[in-house]
Amino acid sequence: MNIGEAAKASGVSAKMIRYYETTGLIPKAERRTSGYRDYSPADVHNLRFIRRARDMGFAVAEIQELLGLWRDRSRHSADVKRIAAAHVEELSARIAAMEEMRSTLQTLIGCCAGDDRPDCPILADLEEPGVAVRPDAQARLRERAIANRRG
Amino acid sequence: MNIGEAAKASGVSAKMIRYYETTGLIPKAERRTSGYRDYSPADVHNLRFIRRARDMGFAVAEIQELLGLWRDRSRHSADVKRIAAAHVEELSARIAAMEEMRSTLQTLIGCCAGDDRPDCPILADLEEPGVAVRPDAQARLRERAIANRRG
DNA sequence: TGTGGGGCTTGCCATCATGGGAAGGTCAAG
DNA sequence: CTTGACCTTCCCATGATGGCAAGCCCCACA
Repeated sequence: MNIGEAAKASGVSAKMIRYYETTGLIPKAERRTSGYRDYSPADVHNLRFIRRARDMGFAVAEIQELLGLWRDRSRHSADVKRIAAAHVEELSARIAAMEEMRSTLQTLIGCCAGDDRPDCPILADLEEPGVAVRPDAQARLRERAIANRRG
Repeated sequence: MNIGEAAKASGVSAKMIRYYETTGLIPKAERRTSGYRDYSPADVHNLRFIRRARDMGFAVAEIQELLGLWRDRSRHSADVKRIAAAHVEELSARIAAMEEMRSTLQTLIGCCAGDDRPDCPILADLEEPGVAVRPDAQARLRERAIANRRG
């Protein structure tokens, strides 16, 4: 199986397959006499695992751990669960950070006329945080931030 | 004012101040005879604007636009609002993607014993999506995904 | 058997924002 | 005058991915 076929079958681009090989995430592929890489169905199986883990946002280093556990038939599921839970924590942290940004911006957008005039609370807040937004808007902002944390 | 003082006063690291200069985001700083960069309070004001915009997740290219509008006293607030709204859209898309990852992972984690035994629905799902999770768990997954979209 | 088009190889560059470090010049306090 | 902290430039690294270029390989069709 050529690298292109393996790419199509696994959903991992040929470029990334080579990259994963150089970084040691996957073993070096067999070569045919032509120099072409040759992939088995088992290799594709591996690549699909990687693809799926990437889709869940795992970093390559974490996938390396997961692959190790996958291959280890005497693994403890607790180890897998720990990795997954840590990743969920990181996702949650990033989500919270972005929700805070979004919430701030939505408040500012709600205060901006969005017309031909130059007055703009968005720019005013960038210039001096908190001054441009009226107190009631700030209250809404705080409430929304709390709601986001609950959601 | 030295670059280090400007960094402390603005919250932008000296490294990043130099970087912003090379990329044209800020004008080239004045130099003293020694070659040291020299910053005015107005420069620090600029840098704080940039810092705040970065904190809201704007990319440097977007900040360039925002700075242009900030300086343009005949700007239309609609232009600022458009940029901010586009950024909110992008934040929302990224948040949704990560919430989906998190939701999937939380479902799998909820199905994993997390003990000494090797059986692990997390690995099983990475190996073959959807097979390891019982139908009721998949239903919970869908509901949670919908709830996330509402949140 | 020749040929053309598509696939493969390696290698280098770019992204985006940020940090690290080295080699060497400057400043200010003691 | 020395010393330590600060500044300068330049280069390198990150992480995952794509793009491009020069050159080789393979297969199908004429």
